[in-house]
Amino acid sequence: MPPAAAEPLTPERILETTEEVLRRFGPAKATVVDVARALGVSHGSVYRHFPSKAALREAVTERWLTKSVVVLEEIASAPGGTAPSKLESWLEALFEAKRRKAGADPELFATYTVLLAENSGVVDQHLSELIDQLARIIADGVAAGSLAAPDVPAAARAVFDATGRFHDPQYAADWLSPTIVTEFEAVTALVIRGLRA
Amino acid sequence: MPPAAAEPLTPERILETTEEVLRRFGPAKATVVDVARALGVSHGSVYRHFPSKAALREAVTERWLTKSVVVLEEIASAPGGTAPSKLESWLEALFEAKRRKAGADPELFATYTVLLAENSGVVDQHLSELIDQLARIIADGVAAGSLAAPDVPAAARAVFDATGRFHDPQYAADWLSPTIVTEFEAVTALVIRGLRA
DNA sequence: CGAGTGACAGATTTCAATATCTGTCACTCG
DNA sequence: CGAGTGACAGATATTGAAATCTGTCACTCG
Repeated sequence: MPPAAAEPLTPERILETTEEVLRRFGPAKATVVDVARALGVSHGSVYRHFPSKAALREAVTERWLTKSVVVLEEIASAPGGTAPSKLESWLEALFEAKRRKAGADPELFATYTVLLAENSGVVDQHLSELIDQLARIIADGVAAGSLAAPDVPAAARAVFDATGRFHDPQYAADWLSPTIVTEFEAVTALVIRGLRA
Repeated sequence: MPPAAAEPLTPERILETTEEVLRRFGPAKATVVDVARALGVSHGSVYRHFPSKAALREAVTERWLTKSVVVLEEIASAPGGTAPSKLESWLEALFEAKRRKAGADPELFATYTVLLAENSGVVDQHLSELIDQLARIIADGVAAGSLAAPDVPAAARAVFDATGRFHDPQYAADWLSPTIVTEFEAVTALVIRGLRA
């Protein structure tokens, strides 16, 4: 830890340090006292900004998920391209982002997997956003006549569910398999074919 | 335990008793000593028939999985019906069987979930069998002209992967949701539509 | 003989004591 | 005032000694 003394104690700074502590000690051993120590303050001060350890961990989780939505949002809202190819790009971007994170730093990924499991509320909201992006792509396709879906939100949900093996962190271990990309492509192709007009 | 004394000690009897002990004590507390006690023999005798505790638990797992394949096998091999409707029945039978088991006795289901996790080899073989049944249904459909699939085994695998949320025990908690059946139908419809000629 | 035994060594689990952590609050001090 | 403190009670986690379990094997006995 560099200086870190003169700065004012903001929620933002606490969140950054909490991430750092989680990264270093893992989800089981990271304590509020550790965070306070890393910040050079007493743990009572941390409780001025966050009502509980659970709330602090939830905020870290939310922050992390928010970052990961941005890239996908860009694909979903991009102007050109047909709906089927957009769908494919979006699903591939989701899969590749997860796979890269899981492969690059498995321990950190495991840490976040634990955080996700203990904050299902935040996760549910995040999943809604993702499914919403899918729904927008599908709705565009229906409007342009390239896709057919009697119930767009249900179709979006179905696409998301059907590709779960390639984005649900519970399957992270499978993402190391050499055949996983082939399997991803097969499922994606099947699903997109099922949506075509 | 009724008499249980005069009978000869067979692998079959050991497996039955192991199931019983697992049901009563759960996967964490069930010991080989417990099994031997329930059988009225010394634990050394159990080791005459199974080389290790792991092998014993694996055999129980295999036995359980074998039972669950039979029903589906019947659907897959039934003579009449079109491939798409057979596919739908098969997927529904798989889902409903799992859902019923998970709902009827959650603790026992959790016990088997633990056993499955520690015997991935046996599970992989079981999954291959299931995917094989799917492949046979799809191959029939392709032959009859009702389905289209350039690579039948890959398609079978894709169907299985896409419906994971409705058969993978990791999702058992979701099966209690009131919307799960609707979601299952949406994914099934999407997948079958994707396979239609 | 050969199915079954039970004592044994080393590995694993349990349990209770001890230490650490969470969350609160009356307090300090700029 | 009001951001930050640190001592405190109750909850949770850690630790190490004792108990139990796994797997082996020389032995018994029908």
